[in-house]
Amino acid sequence: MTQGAKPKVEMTEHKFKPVEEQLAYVKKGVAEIIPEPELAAKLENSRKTGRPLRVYLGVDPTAPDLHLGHTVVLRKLKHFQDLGHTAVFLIGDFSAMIGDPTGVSETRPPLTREQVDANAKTYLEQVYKILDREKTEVRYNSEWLSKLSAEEIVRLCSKYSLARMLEREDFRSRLQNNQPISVHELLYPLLTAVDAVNLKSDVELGATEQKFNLLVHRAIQREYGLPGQVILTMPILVGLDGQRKMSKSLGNYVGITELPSEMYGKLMSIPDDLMWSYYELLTDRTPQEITALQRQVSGGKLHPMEAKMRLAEEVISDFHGKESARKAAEHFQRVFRERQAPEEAPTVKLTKGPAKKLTTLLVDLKLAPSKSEAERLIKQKAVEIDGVAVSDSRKDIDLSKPTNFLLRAGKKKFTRVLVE
RNA sequence: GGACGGGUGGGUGAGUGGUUAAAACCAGCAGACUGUAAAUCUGCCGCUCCUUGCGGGCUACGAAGGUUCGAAUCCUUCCCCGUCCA
Repeated sequence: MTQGAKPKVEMTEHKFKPVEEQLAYVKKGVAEIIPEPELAAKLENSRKTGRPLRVYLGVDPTAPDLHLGHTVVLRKLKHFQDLGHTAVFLIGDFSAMIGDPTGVSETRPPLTREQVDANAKTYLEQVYKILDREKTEVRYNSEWLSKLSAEEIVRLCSKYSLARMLEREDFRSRLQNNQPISVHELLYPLLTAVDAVNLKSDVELGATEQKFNLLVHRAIQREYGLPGQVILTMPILVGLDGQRKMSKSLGNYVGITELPSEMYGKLMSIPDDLMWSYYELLTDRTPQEITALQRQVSGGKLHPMEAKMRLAEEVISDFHGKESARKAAEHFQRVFRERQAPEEAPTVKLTKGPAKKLTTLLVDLKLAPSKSEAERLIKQKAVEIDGVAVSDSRKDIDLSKPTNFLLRAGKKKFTRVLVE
């Protein structure tokens, strides 16, 4: 970052693609760019000076696993990386302990340091499935936030007003509904603004629900004498239910570390209409390609299921490779469309022993959470042994001699049992 | 600090002494249907035991005590949340 690198200017003139081209690439799928002309100007300037833009994405490690919803914005960061800009992945190890109030209708218990550290660790590995490990600048916001003095915090707070803070939807609605708002929650956008100040970011990415926070960051940067970052928001990925946003707590998510066959099943279960937004936000297909596909389906030339299968395969390829994705497709075809037993079901080996109640066995094999639930499943004809439904909920399973059978509980759960 | 209102199952929310493991709705699960879904229909939806029965036991309505043959429901104390006043 030396400033006297004058000769370099001409050398790097072609390091970056033309601004128009970059803009087109970066704009795919975005919800909003605020303010858009400023982004063009920053790109222009970077091309002239050969200085890459600093683009950052902050994520609070609040859960141990990332899901497809997180990847929407990560993919966008990757796009900037592809164009030669600096991708900064910020782990909000400090801010996670405050808890982002965005979209939350009640105060959540803050995470402990231990939880945050453990989550941060698993996050990074997962993030590198998308970002280029070599080119990513990873930072932790505890680096500067844990050092803030009370004086600095007071100064920071003086830069923003309560009225403006209360503009945000989640605060207002909580206020209206007599729900508590803790004071530390007001601090969240201000403290994360310190990240933006420290990183001297040119662009910050986030989901649309982050708009408020990102705008505060921009405002605070300017209060601290910086140019003010451009904000680029991505749409929220709708979850598998087709209704609410994808989130772990709602259970309507696809985790990026899940097995290919599970991802496949989940992706196939989305409502047909939803697949277009998935195509847009989770694949590298161009808008033109997507519209073309859409036309083929609505014109009856392509079966919606077929289009969805392609989608599932493409998404899975990103995380597990083409080969695994293809296998997942075959597995799905076999198990769900032809209702056959899977080729490879997880196998559990048991040692010979006295006979066991089927209900107990189901619980032991984690095919049912409790014996009551197991009994229910049997009564509902959801349990099969080697393809034959069991109707007797008191059935004993003979484990005294070596056998081998396939146990099924419900549509999706299979386990092959080997007794030796 | 004071006055008032409130804390019920994964969620919303009814229930003010007993057929209440707790209405209703949502979510979830299973079966049927189907192209995977969605929609729809049917059933289930605390745990556990067995003799599988409108069966027995246990746990549960913020926490702890108490009254009572019996409490989510009454009393006491405590904790937590909100509103208004200061």
